[in-house]
Amino acid sequence: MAAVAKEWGECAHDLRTTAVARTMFSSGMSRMVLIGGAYLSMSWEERQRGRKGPKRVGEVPGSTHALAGRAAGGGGGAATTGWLIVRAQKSTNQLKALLAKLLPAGGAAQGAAAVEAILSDMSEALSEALASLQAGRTMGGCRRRRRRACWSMDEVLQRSAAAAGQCREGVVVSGEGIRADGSSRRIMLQFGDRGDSYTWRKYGQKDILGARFARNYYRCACAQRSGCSARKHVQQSDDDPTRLEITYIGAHTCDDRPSPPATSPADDEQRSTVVSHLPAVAVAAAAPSTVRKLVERHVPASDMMEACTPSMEMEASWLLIPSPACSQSELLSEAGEVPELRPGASPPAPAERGKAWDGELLALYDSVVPDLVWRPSA
DNA sequence: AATATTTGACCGAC
DNA sequence: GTCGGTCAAATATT
Repeated sequence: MAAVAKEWGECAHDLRTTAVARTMFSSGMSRMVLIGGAYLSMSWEERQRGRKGPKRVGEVPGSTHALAGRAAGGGGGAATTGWLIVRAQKSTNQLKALLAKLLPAGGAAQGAAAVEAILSDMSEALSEALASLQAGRTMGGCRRRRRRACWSMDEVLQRSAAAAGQCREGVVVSGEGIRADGSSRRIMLQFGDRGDSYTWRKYGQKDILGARFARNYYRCACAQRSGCSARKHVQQSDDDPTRLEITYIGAHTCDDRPSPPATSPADDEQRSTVVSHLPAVAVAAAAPSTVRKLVERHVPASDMMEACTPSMEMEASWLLIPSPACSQSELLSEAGEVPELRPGASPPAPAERGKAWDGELLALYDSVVPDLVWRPSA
């Protein structure tokens, strides 16, 4: 641990270095460490250019160690994939260094060269995989200066969920709506559609007992004007912060969007809960403006302004927006508004919904949404 | 200045 | 008394 700080020399610059120094991210050219409760990031390139200390890109709020948890194997989706790639890169480099020491310099030169070639290939492939993954996350950077210097990982995650409440561009969200009489209905929104074009306004936030993240409360923006009673609750999943649970309550009675038409008052108080988990690359394609706004809002722009190299830009996006799950969906109450996944097919039995439903989606949207889970409302 | 968000207070259900 | 949901004043953002 201390070696990490030592290796980086100036990493302790301007910070109270403690025994707690943990490598959070390392990709050859750049590295992130956790020292004294602060997430520090710096690239070799920057160091070459004479930068003295690392950039402080986040901090640990109180006892929260969100990223540490993720690094230890928690989390899921694209963020975890990225971390696993980084880990594999690191292991490859370590193996490389180890073999360089173990293999005799002269005698087995040919074998050493072969091993070296294989390892280099592995390393290169991992770098490309990571770059490809990160490219989908690079949605902003180099933006104007922000007022706040640091955001904790939990804050970023929480605000991602909050921002999702306002996300308008469509993504694939699917599930089954639950009617007041207990019957259910399958709903689906297409990736690339505009989803619901309603505008939502946040009216509250509440810490929920036993939940790591607060629940955000939204109502239709035209509620005051038209009396529309539609609401939705957005909450990040404890198990996977990149996953959002969105509960829709009531139906729109406003005509703020052209279609589908407003539902009947009898549909009020319907509830449906969908759980979405979207890879950053899909979200980037689906909601570039929203995500960019999110990045602008949360990435410490003082850092972004002074470190605009591609590597740092990607790293900042990667580190601060682990997977900006951003989704929008609604319970559509009119039959025929959306196509059935399989016309005529009956919905899976409750016990089978989890597996069967996922399978269906994966079959249809494998290249777009790798993970989508339905969960009935409480 | 207008609009949106935040957050402590309040309320009803349990 | 506790908890989730909502209100509304304060604050932040555009």
